[in-house]
Amino acid sequence: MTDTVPRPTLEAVAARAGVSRATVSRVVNGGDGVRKPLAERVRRAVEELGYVPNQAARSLVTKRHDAVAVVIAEPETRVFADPFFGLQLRGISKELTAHDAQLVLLLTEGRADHARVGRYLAGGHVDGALVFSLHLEDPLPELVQRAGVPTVFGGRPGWGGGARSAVYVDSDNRGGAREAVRHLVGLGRRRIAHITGALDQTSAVDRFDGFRDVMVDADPRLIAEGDFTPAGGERAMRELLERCPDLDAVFAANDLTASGALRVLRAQGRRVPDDVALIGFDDMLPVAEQTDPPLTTIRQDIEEMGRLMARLLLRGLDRRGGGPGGAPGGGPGGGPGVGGGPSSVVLPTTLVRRASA
Amino acid sequence: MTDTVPRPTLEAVAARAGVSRATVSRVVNGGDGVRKPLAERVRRAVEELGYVPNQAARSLVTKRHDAVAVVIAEPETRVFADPFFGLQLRGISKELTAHDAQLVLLLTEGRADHARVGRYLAGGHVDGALVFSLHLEDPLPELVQRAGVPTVFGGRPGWGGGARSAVYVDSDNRGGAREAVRHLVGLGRRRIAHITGALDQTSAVDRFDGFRDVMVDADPRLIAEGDFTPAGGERAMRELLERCPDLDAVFAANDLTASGALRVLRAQGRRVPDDVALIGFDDMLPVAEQTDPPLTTIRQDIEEMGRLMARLLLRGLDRRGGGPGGAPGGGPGGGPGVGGGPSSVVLPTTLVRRASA
DNA sequence: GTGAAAGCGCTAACAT
DNA sequence: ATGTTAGCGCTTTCAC
Repeated sequence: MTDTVPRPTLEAVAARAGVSRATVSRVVNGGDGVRKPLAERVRRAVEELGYVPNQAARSLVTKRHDAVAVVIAEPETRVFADPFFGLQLRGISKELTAHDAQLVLLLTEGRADHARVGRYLAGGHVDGALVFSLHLEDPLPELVQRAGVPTVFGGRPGWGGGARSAVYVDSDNRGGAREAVRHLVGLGRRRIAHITGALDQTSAVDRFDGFRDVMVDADPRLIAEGDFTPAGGERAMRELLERCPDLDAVFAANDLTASGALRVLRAQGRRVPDDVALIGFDDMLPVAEQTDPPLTTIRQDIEEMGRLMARLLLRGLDRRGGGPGGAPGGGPGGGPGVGGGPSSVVLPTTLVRRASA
Repeated sequence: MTDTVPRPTLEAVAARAGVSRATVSRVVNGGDGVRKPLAERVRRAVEELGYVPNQAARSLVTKRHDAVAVVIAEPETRVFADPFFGLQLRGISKELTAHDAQLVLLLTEGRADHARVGRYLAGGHVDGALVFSLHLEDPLPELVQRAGVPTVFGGRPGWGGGARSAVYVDSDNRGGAREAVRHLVGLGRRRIAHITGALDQTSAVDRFDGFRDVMVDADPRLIAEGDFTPAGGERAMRELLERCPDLDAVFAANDLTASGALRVLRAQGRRVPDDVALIGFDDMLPVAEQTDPPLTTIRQDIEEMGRLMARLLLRGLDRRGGGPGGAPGGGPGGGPGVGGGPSSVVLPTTLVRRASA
């Protein structure tokens, strides 16, 4: 792991331009307070030498890194089974790029990696962190807060840690679920079932809550627990059909679940949407568009979520300016929310009508 | 973007342990050449102070960064429409983590970002790069080689740049395609069609080649150009059916394409696999398992590809030891292959039989 | 407006 | 085996 070739230093550029290192530094960093012609000469020297600042040296003195960690904690294989994180990453990347910040990706496989992540974050390698921790009992939020790194969460974190005051960006899972169920109601359905997601994740809980908001006293037998997978959807659908053969609609916690449910419905001879209307969540294209019939579902703008997370974090970092901020003890935040900074954002969802409901 | 809290330095640890900075440094970096009791005292001090080495300071002198860039170049939205990159990232991440290296993710959206990536890589921020550049005319490979950064490519790069000698990891697209087609032949099919992928990508070309290896003088009307998307698959399938109503099998360049083709086949009343056998490529689970019938397809071990890419790169980095390596001019490599280092690897594929063929 | 000089925190010779 | 010392390349007072 070595550098390949001695690259030109500030010194070299200075020599070539016939100025001091300080002047070159000024030009390179915005160029204010340097007279036009001089600045021009410096810029030319930079160009000719192919000079690129050494970030390590710079960080050493500025204590900034222009880097943000993205922590994706998901022991399950599910993580990359869907395009979710990819889109999110893309949104994040776009925003960070626009601010000249690098994206350091930290993937964790179970608790074993938590210590490593904690050490890294506490090690001051990055200016902030974007953390995806979707499980209720995840120790990560607390760990991150202890590390004293400004953080924005992706998805409402569970309350396991000191996360109560955490800044997060989430889709309006509850509102979206309400819209889904209302849509079914509007279709004239009355025996509306719900297949939940994995209930140790806030998104599943929130969608379930949304369902109950509309179906205030739903028959408890119309609720079956799923796990966000097609297999879970199948299992739950079979249960439901057995318990309540008269059901006429299903709200599945996500599209994958819906696809599993759909298979069972068809296998049991129920026509969709004629006999049973089916609605999913996520608008995960490769699934929602490919099923037969295509899924009516609730769309969330994943990429925008990512972009927003990054924007929130960067804004928070900016406003803490030069002073030592942070809340190493996990005080009232540690997040960029400290001192009237940005607070959480919940993005709207939209109903996408296809053929299944 | 500031550090949050003044963290303890080597100096502080040294003071607390009553030794010199050098000794602490030795202990922190492996601890050889330090007597047990002393080392123990140092370790305790480190522990008590919660000391974490400042990577910037360390990089400044060692010129190592323990960081690897992962460049994903894909203007198309397709990138994250499938789990491909996610799995790859995961494999990479595991391997890098095992070597205490960080993963810096660089996503590019079209040519505009190329300059940025080139600057970053040339800037010596990372020890090496893993680059996904799947398009034939992509300028990225050449750019990377010019940057003089040791690089391993994901997927056989096009020959547009100085990439001819590049080290890469790829699936055996050609061999897999042969296996797919042979499977169809083994089923007794004779009028076997092929829907290609986007032919500006090496994977599509290689799969097409594999098809031709088996169907040596295939009726050219049995070939239709697709683009790796379901829509492309639909279009191509309609073409094929029109040109050759007698076809009895289709090898689609990937599962997404196959899913599109499948829809058209069903819409036109062809039973799968009875009338037309259909085989895909990738074994992209959310698609291959959800179609009706589920897709027979060719599986590639994506995660392993990622892991291998990282391993190859790290091995190459190790062997170049302390000396200035690299090939800034794009000499015989610039990749870790320099000097008898690792060379490219092509991973085997396997046939996964489901119901469609 | 520009230059000189002092470090940032660390490692790696070199002494001892 | 341990300590001393000289920078790594940069930013940033502080003089001029």
